[in-house]
Amino acid sequence: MLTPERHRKIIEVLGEKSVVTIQELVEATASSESTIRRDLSQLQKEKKLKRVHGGASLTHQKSEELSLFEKSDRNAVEKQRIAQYACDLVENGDCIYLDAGTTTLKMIPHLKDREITVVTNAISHLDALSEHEIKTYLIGGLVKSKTKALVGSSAIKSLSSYRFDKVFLGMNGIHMEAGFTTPDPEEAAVKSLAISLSQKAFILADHTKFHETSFSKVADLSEAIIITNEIDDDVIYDFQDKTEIRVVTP
Amino acid sequence: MLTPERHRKIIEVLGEKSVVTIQELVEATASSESTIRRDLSQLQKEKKLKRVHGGASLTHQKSEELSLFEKSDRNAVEKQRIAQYACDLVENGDCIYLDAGTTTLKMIPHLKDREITVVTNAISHLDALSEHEIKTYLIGGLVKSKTKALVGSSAIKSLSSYRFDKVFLGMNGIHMEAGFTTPDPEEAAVKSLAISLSQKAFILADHTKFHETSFSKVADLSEAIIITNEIDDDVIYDFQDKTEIRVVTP
DNA sequence: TTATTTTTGGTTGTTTATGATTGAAAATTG
DNA sequence: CAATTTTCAATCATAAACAACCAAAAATAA
Repeated sequence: MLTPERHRKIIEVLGEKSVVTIQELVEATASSESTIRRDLSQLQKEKKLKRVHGGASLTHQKSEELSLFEKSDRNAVEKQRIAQYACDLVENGDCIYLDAGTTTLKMIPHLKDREITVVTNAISHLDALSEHEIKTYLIGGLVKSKTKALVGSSAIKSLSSYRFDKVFLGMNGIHMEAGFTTPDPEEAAVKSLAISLSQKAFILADHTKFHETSFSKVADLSEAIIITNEIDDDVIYDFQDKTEIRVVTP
Repeated sequence: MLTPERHRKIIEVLGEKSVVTIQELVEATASSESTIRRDLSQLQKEKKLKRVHGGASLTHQKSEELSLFEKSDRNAVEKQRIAQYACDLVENGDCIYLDAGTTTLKMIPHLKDREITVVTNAISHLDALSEHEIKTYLIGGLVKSKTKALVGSSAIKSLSSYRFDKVFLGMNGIHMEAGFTTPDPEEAAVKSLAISLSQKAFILADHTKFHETSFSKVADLSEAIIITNEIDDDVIYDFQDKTEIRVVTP
């Protein structure tokens, strides 16, 4: 295993778990303890992580590279399952909308060789989409430099000329009264419109998003179907009158 | 296997995998270890990749270079000058359209800290634009997977809701009778519309583009001002009744 | 054709990365 | 607190990867 490969792996594991022992890394990379120690020293010098006794932890002032890894793979396994399930819902001939977000990104590899058309507002999804030869329309709009998503009135206008069979959206908060919410009002407006343009809407959200509320309301619970991973029975009970929840079993 | 072919292959493999061992490249190209080592050294000098012990890894600013790999540096110096000149035409408060292409890409660093708004159809320009903190709107449309440009009827529709002070376009052919031409009809349609939506249109083209014609007509010579580098006097004389040519002096 | 340059693949000794070992330092336990 | 275990940095031998060199082959020029 080459050095940069190992370093990438270390950062990745760290992104999932926030803290990691040397032993775990030894197993994950199939290299020796000495090598891992050396790697950690170096990565620490590069400010990519902080060494702690017995392993390493995320540095809290996140360099942009780190934050990317960090976000992209927190709860990666759950998100992967959710994404897989969502893809099974897509049928040949469908026109679907893919929202920006890490979970929807994970859907793309599973969509290869399907006769579908994808519309998205996520510039970050384009590489994966073109790699898997999926016919893709990007909506227009203002480029939000931080998240590389398209927003604003021109995005709304651009989006509104499409109609979808299914839309798949990430979401930050799912709450009994507040409904679906997300931090950015502009992104919320885009999500909201996407839902109303589609026959069916699916919210991809791991269990951490329940009972949370964020700043901007996207839609009522009744407007979309939630796809999530393991979840308490009483949560299901609470929500079941308001919306449909599909739980992805491991 | 020829050298440029091998280099292309190496970059290609690297694009897929991010890291690659020398052994893998030896197999992929059916050449010897020595040759691969030489290739890697050279490609590293060209900043196309980073050598690591045992192989090579992507240089961190990969995306921009990768797709434009072959074209990227032909007549780079001339294009740089042309781009610089074009930027001097931009005034504070302008709304400008930047076409996809290597020359327009080189304009972006010079636009930093100007109070302007950029509209573009070039996904490949976005990284540079956001890096230099330029307010950017992307038009919508079908993603042309090869060039990562936005085309098609939805791109036309999306573009037509903007108006520009100035547009800057690359062009493949400039010809007395045929006017401005470019290979792809869909891209031609976008370019053509951009010109008609703007107060002033500028074509950025080095001297090799004169007297050439390509498949699709974009506009008549009279519809735009040409910015080019050194050029024969008689060419200027030939064209001067039809259009305005500004020659960038070294 | 022959002469010359460039490119290639193998060989050399040298450098680098790795994994094991050690005693020191830190954490954990009683 | 001391005793014990774990983790650590430093060192070392080894195996892998390396640059430098050379001769053969291929491409180019004369």
